[in-house]
Amino acid sequence: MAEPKENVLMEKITSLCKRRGFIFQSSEIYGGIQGFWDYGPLGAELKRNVKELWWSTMTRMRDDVVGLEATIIMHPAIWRASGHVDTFSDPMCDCLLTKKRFRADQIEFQSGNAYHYAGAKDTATGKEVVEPYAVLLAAGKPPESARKTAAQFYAQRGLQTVELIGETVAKVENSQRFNPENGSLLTPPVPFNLMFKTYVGPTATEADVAYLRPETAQAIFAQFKNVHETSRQKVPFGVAQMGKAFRNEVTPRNYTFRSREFEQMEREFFIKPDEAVEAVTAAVATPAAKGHPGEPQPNWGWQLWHQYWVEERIKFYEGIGLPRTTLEEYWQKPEELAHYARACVDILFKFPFGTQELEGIAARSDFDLSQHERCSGKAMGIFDEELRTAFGKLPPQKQTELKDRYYAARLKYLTKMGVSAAEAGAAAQEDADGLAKGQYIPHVIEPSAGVDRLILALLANAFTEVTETDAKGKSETRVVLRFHPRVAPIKVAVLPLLKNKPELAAKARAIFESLRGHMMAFHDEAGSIGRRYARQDEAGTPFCVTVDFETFEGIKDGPQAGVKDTVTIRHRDDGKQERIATSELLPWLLVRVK
RNA sequence: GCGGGUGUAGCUCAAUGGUAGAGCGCUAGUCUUCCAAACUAGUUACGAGGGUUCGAGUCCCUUCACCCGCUCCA
Repeated sequence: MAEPKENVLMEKITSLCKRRGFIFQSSEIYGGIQGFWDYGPLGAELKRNVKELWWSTMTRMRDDVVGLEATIIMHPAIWRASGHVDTFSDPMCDCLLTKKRFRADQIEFQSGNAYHYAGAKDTATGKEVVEPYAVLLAAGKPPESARKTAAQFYAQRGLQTVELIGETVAKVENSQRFNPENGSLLTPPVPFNLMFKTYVGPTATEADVAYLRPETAQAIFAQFKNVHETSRQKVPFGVAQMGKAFRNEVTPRNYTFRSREFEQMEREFFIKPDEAVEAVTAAVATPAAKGHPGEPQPNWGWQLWHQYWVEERIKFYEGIGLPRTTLEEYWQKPEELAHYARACVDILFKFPFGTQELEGIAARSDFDLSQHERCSGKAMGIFDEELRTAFGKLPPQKQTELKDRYYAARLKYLTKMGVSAAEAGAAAQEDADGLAKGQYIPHVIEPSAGVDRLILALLANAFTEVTETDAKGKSETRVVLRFHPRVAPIKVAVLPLLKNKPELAAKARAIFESLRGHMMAFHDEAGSIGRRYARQDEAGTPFCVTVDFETFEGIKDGPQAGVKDTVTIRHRDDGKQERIATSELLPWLLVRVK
């Protein structure tokens, strides 16, 4: 639970973000709109850096991952196949007495006697309330307690001395219509579909309904065949995509953490089913220890690939300045997993408002491609020459064993999806025979991260207050955002020591111009030098370059005395300065910000 | 959506139903040889809409947003 102190910290971060132009409320001049946020100048740079680092790490720097940029609106059948149309809606009920909210499907089943009432009358004023109500009592409980609860209900509707009207009793078995805590009747389940609906084309009828994507991942599955055929990639390989996604959240909360429009960085990494790995390499490697398993090997099954990606993703977060101590891994328990998932790890960040998820890395079996194969009628499997050759060379009993295991897995999936026993059996047999011929539907490991929550994590992690007492004894607290140079919105600020000395100003301007093509640089000559440093600290700029008199007159003291054309570099986190030649400035900066 | 709380300048906070103010910030200028210096001038607000009242930042209603809880997830 969030302590008051932590709320104060969130308020400070929120206020800084607005003051410095990281994050603004969307549509603020019209009163704002719930669950939508804009990035200001510094926020836009920060976000761009984060996305570029992810894209570079997850695709460009890897031989085995390619990119995709799909549309936000796709064929609505995609969301039926993915399950979002059905399962993305959570029917909710409210307790009529206490207003507490329940997920309709998670209420425990109860049995007993339901006491129904048609309404109630105020014996003092004669006022009548006609509104049906009911209370469930466990068998054997005295009816008086039901009447007491009902009286409370009608009292809330403005009656003083309640006389209940039209009591009837009915036996109830396994009902989810009553509050397990007090027996009060609940409101009828109200469905919430979290997908934003829209209409494609001019007519806006039910037939034109489409949805804004609630995740970017499904496009990767839908385009799997095209990407596979055009990218010259072989399984195992991955497809990465970044982009906006939309969820009509019941309650957006915690600043930008849960927004209705947000951005995801998702990657589907397609791997062979374990049976295929075993056929080719004789045995599937088992995880030896916790931690990074090293370079990918041909004998890796889903477990090692999953572990590999968990570690790779944590390495990424560490590389952009989130220390491992600020992160947590949460391995979902078997009973928490979605029915198709074999494992799921959440990478959590310790936010000021609680430890919350940044990214989920799920081993999703072959569920998604199988679903799209079933629903679209298009084959999603791939052919693997190496597998066919290897399978043919296996001893017959090994062949049978692998086919049986693949058959069992396919049968389980098909049965779960409601395919009739006869059809499922035949289809699973076909799949098992296909495996022997080198065909299979790839399995997938899905690291799925939220950009906006990562931005928030970076801001929270970078936020530092420094209290300093000056020579006059006046103490002042200022904010330093200790961003990793790789993500910092402004990499370097170029400052003339004094504004009114033309040679300093011109030189600073020239240095700034020479840097801006390579990185986000900033030029500032207004105010005292200390004030400008402080401004940059608040923006999280890691380096300030200052042009001073020694730039022209030569270094005064020390081993380099007399050397000209140098500048000072001032470090954000400790205020220390070093002096380097202007000719070396660009390479010096580049190695630190890339 | 329900319950509780909060809305005054970019930020932090004032103003008994009677002329909306301060500090910081920001902009311009003077000055200034390294950590929010000084001086001068300027800048900007009652979340929105109704109502009560001679008069509303203040009282009432509606609405919007934010924070906390229920709920949910990237």
